[in-house]
Amino acid sequence: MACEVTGVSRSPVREALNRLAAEGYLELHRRRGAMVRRLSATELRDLYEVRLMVETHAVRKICRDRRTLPPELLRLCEMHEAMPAEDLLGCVEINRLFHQALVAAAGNRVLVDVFDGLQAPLSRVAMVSLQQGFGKTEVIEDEHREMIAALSVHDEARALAVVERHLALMPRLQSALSS
Amino acid sequence: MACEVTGVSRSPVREALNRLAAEGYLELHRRRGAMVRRLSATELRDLYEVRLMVETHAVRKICRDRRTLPPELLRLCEMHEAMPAEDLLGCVEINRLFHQALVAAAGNRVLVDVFDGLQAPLSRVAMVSLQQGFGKTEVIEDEHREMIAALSVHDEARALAVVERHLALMPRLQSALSS
DNA sequence: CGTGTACGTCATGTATACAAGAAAGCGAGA
DNA sequence: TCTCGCTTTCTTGTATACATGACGTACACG
Repeated sequence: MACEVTGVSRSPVREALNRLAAEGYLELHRRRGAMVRRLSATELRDLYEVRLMVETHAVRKICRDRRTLPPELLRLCEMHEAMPAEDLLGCVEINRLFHQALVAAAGNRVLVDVFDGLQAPLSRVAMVSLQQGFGKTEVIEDEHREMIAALSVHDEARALAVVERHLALMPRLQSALSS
Repeated sequence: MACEVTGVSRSPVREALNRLAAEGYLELHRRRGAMVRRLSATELRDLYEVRLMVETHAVRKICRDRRTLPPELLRLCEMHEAMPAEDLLGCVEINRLFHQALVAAAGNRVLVDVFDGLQAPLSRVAMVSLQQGFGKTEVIEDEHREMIAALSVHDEARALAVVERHLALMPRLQSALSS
């Protein structure tokens, strides 16, 4: 059990495990302990479908309401540019922050919460995705730039195309994970 | 504190409070205790916007993929019909289950989870809504029937119209809550 | 030999004790 | 009188002890 390993007592371990499970990182099986959550192909597809729905909604709203983009988006792009391509963890994090900022730009707090809720189970997948070479970091950066360009002029169609293309690496991911 | 009132010790109270907060029923303020979560007009609007997005997505998917409706939907309508109009709690629950089954019919587990996550903060609002006479229970039942009718023949446009009409009582709700 | 029951062990939930940190109240000095 | 600092208390996190319930195993009986 985790208590013996960490030296910390059961109470905080319990709480931590519950929190991690609530955030979607772990699965708690009654009387079997905790396992890191494994995603089935179906769950993965569902997650990306919902994520596409969320980002689509955000992009639509930004364009419809003529929202001004927050400066973070551009700043994140520049950070991405300045980042060495080998820094996978850094790229994943920048990518996450970019999409989060994008959703946040829609001005709906609940939407951001929903989006954040999807991130936990997807976090490891993102690493695998990049490691496998899908969605190379330069490609991601380019798509982010194009997204900003489209949103800046409120070109909904183009922005939606970028979203779909960006998240379209899913099928490839699925086949990669099943191997 | 809650321990003295209930006679139960701090550990389970802590856990219960954390769970309720995670589910969106409570707000835990550091060193101030727990308060039942109050929704601002903005939060309410955001919640309904996301809910509309979710149900819209579900309806679209059901129609596009020519999904067969689960029998629960019809069964819930019949239960609603058999229910006395005074039973507000019952009506609210049936309504909730109907919409949940609707979202579930889209066949995306994550989407259902997201939808469920919206329910907790909205639960009290639903009561208030019905108490105030908006969305009379018969109207709700009629709209549910129309929804089923539209979905049965995969009439996306009509189903979407019902969704939007059904959730359009939001502005009225907002003004009612601010008073 | 198979099945049922009983016992033992482990997981889980709960209570209580302990420690540390923070906020508020009180007193003293300027 | 105002401010600064000290003390006290309360909240919160953590550790440990205790009780209960479940599961597995072993033994006995049919």
